[in-house]
Amino acid sequence: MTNQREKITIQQIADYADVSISTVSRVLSGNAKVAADKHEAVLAAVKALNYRPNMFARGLASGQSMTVGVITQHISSPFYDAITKGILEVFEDSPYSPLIVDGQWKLEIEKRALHTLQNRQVDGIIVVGGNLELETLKAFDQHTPVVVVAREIEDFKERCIYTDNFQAAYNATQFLIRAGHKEIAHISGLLEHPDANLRLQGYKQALIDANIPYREDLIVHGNFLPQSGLLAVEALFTRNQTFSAIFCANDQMAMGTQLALYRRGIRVPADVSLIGFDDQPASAFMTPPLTTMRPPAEEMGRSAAAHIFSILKKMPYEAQDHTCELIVRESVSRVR
Amino acid sequence: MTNQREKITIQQIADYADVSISTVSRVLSGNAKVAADKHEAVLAAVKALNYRPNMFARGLASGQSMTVGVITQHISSPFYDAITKGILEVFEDSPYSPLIVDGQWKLEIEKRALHTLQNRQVDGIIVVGGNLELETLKAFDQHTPVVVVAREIEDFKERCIYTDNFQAAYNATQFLIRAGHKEIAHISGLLEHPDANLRLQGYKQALIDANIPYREDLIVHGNFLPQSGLLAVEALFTRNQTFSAIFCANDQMAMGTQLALYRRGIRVPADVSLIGFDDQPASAFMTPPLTTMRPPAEEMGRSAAAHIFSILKKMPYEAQDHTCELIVRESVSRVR
DNA sequence: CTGTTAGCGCGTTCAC
DNA sequence: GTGAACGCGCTAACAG
Repeated sequence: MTNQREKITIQQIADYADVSISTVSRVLSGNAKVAADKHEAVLAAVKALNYRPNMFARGLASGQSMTVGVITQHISSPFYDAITKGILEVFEDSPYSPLIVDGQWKLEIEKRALHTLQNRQVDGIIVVGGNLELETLKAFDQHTPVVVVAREIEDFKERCIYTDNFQAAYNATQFLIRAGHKEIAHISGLLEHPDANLRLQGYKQALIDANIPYREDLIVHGNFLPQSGLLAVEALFTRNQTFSAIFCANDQMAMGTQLALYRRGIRVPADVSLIGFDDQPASAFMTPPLTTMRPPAEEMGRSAAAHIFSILKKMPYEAQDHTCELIVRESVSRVR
Repeated sequence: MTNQREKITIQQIADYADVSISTVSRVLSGNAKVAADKHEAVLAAVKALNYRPNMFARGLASGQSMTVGVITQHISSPFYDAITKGILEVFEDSPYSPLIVDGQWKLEIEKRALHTLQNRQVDGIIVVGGNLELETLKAFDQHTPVVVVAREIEDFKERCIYTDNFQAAYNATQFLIRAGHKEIAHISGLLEHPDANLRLQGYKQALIDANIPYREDLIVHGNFLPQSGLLAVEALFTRNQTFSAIFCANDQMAMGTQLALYRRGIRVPADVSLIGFDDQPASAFMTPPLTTMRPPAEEMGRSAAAHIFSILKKMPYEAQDHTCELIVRESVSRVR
C-alpha cells in the first residue's frame, strides 16, 4: 500500500516504464494495440507506483463521466428499495458508478434532480417510477440515454422496464374467484398512479370474465400507505357493505386492512380472505401470512442497469419479460 | 430553456458580459470582490446563456469533487434504509452529491467500495454500519474525512453518530419487568454485531437491577432475520422453557416470533408479551401491533450528513444526542 | 505501433 | 478591482 501523496500521474508511470504518456493511456484504456513488452512494463509501473487515474482529468478530456444517474422515489414502498438494490448490484462489477438522487414522487423535485444529474454530466440515467412526463424524458434522452423502471410509458416502451400490472391484478382476483368468492372488495392505490389504475382494471376484468358484476360500492380508494388500508375497511363497514374477500393494491394497505379486521374481531382468512401486492418482506410474517403478488423487483432493477449499460456501450439489448408471481399463503381460504 | 448544445463555458459568458474569465470565475465562486455592475453583468450572462459549470474542469482545477461517498449496507433492515433517506435529505439542498455504494456487510466488499470512492476522489465519506476496522477507517480519514453512522467505534467516537443500544434494551426490558414479567426470553441478533451484543447486555443488566436472575436458558441467538425469530421460538419450546414475555433484538425477528407463536395457538399479548426493536414501518400494522424501540434513524442520517458537511467546510459541529423511544403498542400486557 | 502536441474548462497566481 | 497566463491530468488527433 504505497500511498505516497497520491500524486502519481501517467507521466510518472510513463517515465518509470520508459515509454510515452500516450502509450500508457493506450494500455490503460485498451483502445489500441501496444507491443507486449511495453504493455507489461506499463502494467508493472502502474502496480509499482500504485497509480490511480484521475477521474476529473479523464472526464474533462473524454467527455465521459463513467457515472449514471439514478432517480429513485425513496418513499412509501419497499418495492422501490428492492429495485434500487438490483440496480446497485449490477453497477458493482461495472466501470460505472451510480449517482443516486431522491425524487420523492414530486414532479418538481424530480426535475431538480434531473438538473443535478445534468450538471454532473452523467452518461445516462435510470428513472425509477416517478412522475416525469414523457416529453421531459424524451428531451433528456436526446443527449443522454434514459431508461425507466417500474413504469410503462406509452411511446417510450422500448426504454421501459415494467411488469404487467393489469395481468397480475387479474390473476390475483381470479384466484379469489376460483376459491369461490363472489363479493370481492378492492382497495385501490392512488389512481393518479398508473399502476394503481392498471390493478383496478385487472380486478375489474377478472370479475367481468367470470360473470360477476363489477360494483363500485365494493371499491375504496386508498393511497398505498398502510393507514389507508385501515380506513378503507372502516369505509366498507360504514357503507354496510358485505364481502368475503379483499384485494388490496399493495401489501402495505393489506397490512392496514388486516389490522382493521383484527380489531373488529374479523378473522383472516376464516371470515374474510385477503390478497396484497408486492410481497414485501414482512408479508410472509404477518399473522396470518399474507397472500400476495410478487413483482420481480430486484430483477427489474438489474435489467434496467443492464439496459442502460448496453446503450452506453452501443451494444444490442435483448428485452426480458418480468412477470409477477402469486405467492399463496394463509390469508386466503376456500368458500364453501 | 435555451439548451444550445451545452457548450457554454466561462469564456463565453466572459465575452457576453464583456469581462475577463477570471472575473467570471470570481463572481461564480464568490471568493473575491467584484464591482457591482460587472457582478450583475456576469449573473445576467449566466442566466441568458443558461450556463452550467463543468464539474470536471472544476474538479481538475480545484481538487474538489463536491461529492461524498456513502457506504450503505443495503440488506436485511429497513433501519438502514431510513438512515439513507435521512442522509439523502440533507444532501438535497447542499452543493454536494452523494455517491452511494453497497457494502453488503461484507468486509471485502466494503473495502472495494472504499477503493471505488477513493478513485472517484470523493471529498469525504459516510459509512453506515458495516465491518470496516478502525485502522482502515483512520487511515482513510487521514486524507479524506470519515463519518460513521449507526455504529459506535471505540477511539473514533467523535466521528460516530449512534444511539445507546444498551440503554434502549435496558429500558425495553425494564418495561416488561414493570408490567410484572419475570420470565423474559431474549432473542438476540448476530453477536458479531456490536448492536446485538449491547442489546443483550442491556437486557441482562435490567434483569440484574430488578433482582431477577439472568438465565442462559432464556436466551436464543438469532441473526436479525425474521426466519430466525421463528426458529428461536421453536428452540425455546424444544428446551421446554416457560416464559411470559420475549424481547427480540429487532422487529424482523419479532415478526417471525409472532408468527411462530400464532401457529402454536399462543396469543399475543394474552399468553405472551412481545417487544421488538427498530420500529420498522410494518410493525404498527401487525396483528397485534408490535411494541418496539424506535431509534431515530432518519435523524441519525441527517446528523451524519450535517457532520461531514461541517467538517468539509471546516466549521464546528455540535454533536447531538440520539436516543431511542419506546413505542408501546398492543403486544404487551400486564401480568396479574 | 509509438511519441508529440493541442486542447478539455476552470481556478489561481501574478502583474497591472 | 481586474485581466493575462499558466497548469491541473488526461484523451485524441496528428505525424512519424
